[in-house]
Amino acid sequence: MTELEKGPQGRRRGRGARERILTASQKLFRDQGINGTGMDQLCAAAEVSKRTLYQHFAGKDDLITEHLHRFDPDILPEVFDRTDLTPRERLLAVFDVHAPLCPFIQAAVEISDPSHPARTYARDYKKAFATRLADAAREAGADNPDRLGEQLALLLDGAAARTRVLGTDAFATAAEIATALIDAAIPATVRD
Amino acid sequence: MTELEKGPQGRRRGRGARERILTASQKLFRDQGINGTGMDQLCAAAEVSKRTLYQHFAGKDDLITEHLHRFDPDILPEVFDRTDLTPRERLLAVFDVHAPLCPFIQAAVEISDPSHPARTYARDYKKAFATRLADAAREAGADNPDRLGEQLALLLDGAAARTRVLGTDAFATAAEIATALIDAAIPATVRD
DNA sequence: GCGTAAGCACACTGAGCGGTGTACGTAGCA
DNA sequence: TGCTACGTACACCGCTCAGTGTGCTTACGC
Repeated sequence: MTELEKGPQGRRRGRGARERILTASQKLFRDQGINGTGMDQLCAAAEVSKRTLYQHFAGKDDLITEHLHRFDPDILPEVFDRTDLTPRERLLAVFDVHAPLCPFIQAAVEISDPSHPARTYARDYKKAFATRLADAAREAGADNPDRLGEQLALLLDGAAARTRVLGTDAFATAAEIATALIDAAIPATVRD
Repeated sequence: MTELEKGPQGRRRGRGARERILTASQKLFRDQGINGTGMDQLCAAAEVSKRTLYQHFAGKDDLITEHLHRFDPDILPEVFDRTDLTPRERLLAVFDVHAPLCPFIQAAVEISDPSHPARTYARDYKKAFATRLADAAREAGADNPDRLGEQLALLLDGAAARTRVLGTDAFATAAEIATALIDAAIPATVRD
């Protein structure tokens, strides 16, 4: 029986376990929560044996942290590196690229220990994101770009939290406010 | 041994168990999370026997829901019923009365099942709160008060979420944006 | 072709969880 | 004084969880 890659129901999926684990954790952590997802269930979803999982990750805490690191390349550059948009459009485009529940907020709420590596990383990421927004705001010619960056970051977090609680998308409202703030912060003479 | 009310370390605190349980749950759920707080620990903190707890609450789910209900009288009227403030001031005063981590957002994140009573209640509460804000906005003479209410609600949720993640208060930033939105929505002629 | 590294299967442990059963103590009211 | 409602003490159950031990199988590089 040499057949590998048996597909969904048959076990024995073979190499690339780490990737499958992180992919599965993205879905499960989002849908069921971090604490609500057991390692057994995660192994089943990733079609990976438990032993393999613990050879790739020191423990669940480690997995959570790596899980968060994963959003790094996904979210940050996707918008900010787009050269086909004007700086102002770039600031607004961020509101279209959103996760239904921001994984960093989720981690911050689900993990009570503030010194947990995942909490630390979430904090650093959020700061870095606000800085990126501020850079884009500066590029767009906003006066007080740091303030605008912080404001837009708050709007994004608000939309994520509110979407979670209400069950309906709140990013449109956030984008509306963002537009008003951006237009107020960018002098008409600089606007492109 | 007739001594009741022995104090912190001695057991046997006597009547008023329900109240003590809910008070303890407010602190523990906030500090350690809902899932991170065990019933045994909660009983110890409330100085209540486990048996008593389960005579007051059908189970942890019930306790969580009652825990949320508790914020009803605390948060909702405190600001909206103040007659010493102008309608505009009332809208802004909401940003001063904030919990470090909004318990409704916390419940929505920690409980994955969207049909859980606590989730339902959290959703209803958030809607009611936005409606209250809209009413106040209407009273203040805002055009499109429903929109302003929703916007302010989003700002509050954003500040709560961001405060949790960053560990530093974000309500000042939210209030700043709120001021701008309010002043833009209320015609100068109506302003008091 | 063979060694090695990666992965698999599965049983298992110890701890903590939510929740219960039982018997006892005590305060307040009639 | 004696009944009743509220609270206590503590052992206990079944379950789930994170994590481990052991032995086997498979794919890939030399």
